[in-house]
Amino acid sequence: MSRTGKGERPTMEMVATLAGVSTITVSRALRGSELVRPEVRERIGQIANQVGYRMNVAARSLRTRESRTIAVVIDQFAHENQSHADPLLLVLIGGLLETLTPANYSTLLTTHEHFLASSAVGADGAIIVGQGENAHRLRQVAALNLPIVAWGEPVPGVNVKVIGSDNQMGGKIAAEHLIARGRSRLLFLGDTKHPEVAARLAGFREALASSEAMLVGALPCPFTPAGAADAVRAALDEGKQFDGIFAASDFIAAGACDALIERDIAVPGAVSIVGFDDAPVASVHRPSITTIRQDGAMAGHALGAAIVDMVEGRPGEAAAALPVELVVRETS
Amino acid sequence: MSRTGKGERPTMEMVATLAGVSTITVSRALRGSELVRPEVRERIGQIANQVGYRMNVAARSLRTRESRTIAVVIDQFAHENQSHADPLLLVLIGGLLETLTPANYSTLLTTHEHFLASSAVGADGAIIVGQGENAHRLRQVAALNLPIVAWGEPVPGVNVKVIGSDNQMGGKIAAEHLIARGRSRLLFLGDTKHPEVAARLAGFREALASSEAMLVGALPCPFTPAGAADAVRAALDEGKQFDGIFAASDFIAAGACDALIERDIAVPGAVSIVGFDDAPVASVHRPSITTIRQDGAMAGHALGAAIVDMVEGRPGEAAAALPVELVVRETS
DNA sequence: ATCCTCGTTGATATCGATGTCATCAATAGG
DNA sequence: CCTATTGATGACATCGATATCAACGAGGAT
Repeated sequence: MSRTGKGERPTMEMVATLAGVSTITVSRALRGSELVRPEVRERIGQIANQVGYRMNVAARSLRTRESRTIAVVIDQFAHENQSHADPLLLVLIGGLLETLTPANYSTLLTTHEHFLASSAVGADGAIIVGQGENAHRLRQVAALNLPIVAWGEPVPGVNVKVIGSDNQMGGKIAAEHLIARGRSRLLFLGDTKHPEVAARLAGFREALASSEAMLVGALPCPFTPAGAADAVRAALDEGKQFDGIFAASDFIAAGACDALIERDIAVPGAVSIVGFDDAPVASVHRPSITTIRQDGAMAGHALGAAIVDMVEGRPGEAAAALPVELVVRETS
Repeated sequence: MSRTGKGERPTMEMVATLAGVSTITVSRALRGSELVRPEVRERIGQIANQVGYRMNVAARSLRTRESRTIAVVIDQFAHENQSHADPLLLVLIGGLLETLTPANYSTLLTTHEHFLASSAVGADGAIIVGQGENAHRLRQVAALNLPIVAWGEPVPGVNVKVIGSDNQMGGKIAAEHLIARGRSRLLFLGDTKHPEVAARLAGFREALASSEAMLVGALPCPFTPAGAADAVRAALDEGKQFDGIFAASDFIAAGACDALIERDIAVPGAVSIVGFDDAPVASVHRPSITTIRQDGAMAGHALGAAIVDMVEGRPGEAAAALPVELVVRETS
């Protein structure tokens, strides 16, 4: 573990000298090549360890023309409001690491702007997360001529592989659940400028079409409890009648629920609520929130596997929509 | 934006040929060097853009002997339970990106194991997050002879710069607040094997020492609502008497609160509760949770600034303890 | 005219690892 | 005994950008 010389970081050449072999033999030995005699391989490994040799990644990347790095491009890090940071993202990144690391890829975290601006990013592929409402950003990155996988909902006209939760199915399940609970006048809360939210609403509508229940409104609202509460209050003030709410996220569901209770409308007595995500809030909120669960870890694994396949030129699975799951709690 | 040749990625040499200059001039021009005439600089820039030139990071890193990359080493990604992922981490990473990116550093995300195992990580410095209870991990990384900054609580005997929230002060503030609310028999909930938790308890104790109030127990418990609820139930079953709780995290506070309410003990009527973090749960929980706020974005900025200073050989600020803040809500 | 300086540009070596091909010894086959 | 083959190792060139130092022309001073 200790260094030999002064501040100099050991190179293969130094190891080679110490071992009395050539650098190329060291290179082969450290990669476990069959071309090097096992004893020699062993000895070189020990020496490398002793002097604390660590490979110079830049040199190898330059020679092999691959960085073994995947860029994870995040649109906005929504840190403006620490209270409403999306935990799914964190779990997703965790899943990603769990897939990329064993496949011998490093994970580079960047923002969209930096990724485009800085030519100084030499990733073998990129994963785009949180494209949000701006499809054009996806288009910009796609123009980079790099293997790319995006998280979210497929964007028409952009030829990029997209993996996402089955939002439409989620909407359908939510509708069916509310209908099964005997609800018939339903309200949707969420900003449909986000393709994912739009898909949830589409699935929701679809399921309603073949039922007695009706959609009495689709209110745009931000992804915060406060915004959702405002929207619900406004709806109530307008005299809108409804007995069920499907919210595009658990934060929205929480805010909506609070607004109803504040007006002495019982949940789930008078109104049932279904959220989306299964974020921590959903289980901690009182009443706890029935929700459509997205599996962040699974998402990370799927994205990781897909980008690795693509980078290494394998066909890769086609499955693009990840299953979602109804979690029944107290609001329904 | 479009490529010239076939699948070949353009190099400086190609740009140089097109511009009728030498590669070194292109290198200088793209870096905005004063040595190149402004008109020439301009023209080279345009040509580079036209052919879609992007710098080969590996080549530059090799030559300059710096990767302009900071590794962010995460201990465990706590994805086992999506419902309790720590959002502070996400916000912290966001803040980090906001500091490192403008300083022209890329952010490499790795796990502790991978960082140590894979010699294939060529970062200029590392930020250790979530060392948790294992100080020896910090020691291992420290042995790497690399600029390092850690997030958390200083570990005795490890010579690594540590930046963290002022946990001790947080504990002190929590105690003072509970005392101000007239509470005198206080319970602490949290696993003191985590240095940060231990520091919170230490500050809590310290403040109690100069008051009438007393600590009636310090119960170890995991960072989940369920675990905290169990701990509180057990305490109640034992007949433990208390009128105030200081929890090491908001999740713990939430679980404790739920357990009390379940036994018809009024919060904050009979027992006041103070949490830690100001996680989303704190504001969404009913009753909403009084807490000691850690500022994740600020943490990220501080860590980023510190590691950049260290990597670039600047002295760097000494300030290691970030201010925390009392946020009063309904549980107290 | 000669020398010097300044501003601008280029030739060359270099960073560290690896692909390619050459080398050389030992062994097998005839 | 000689040649073909296999196994193990090395010499050299190479990846693309940049540091270093040399070169060169224009203009000013002597």
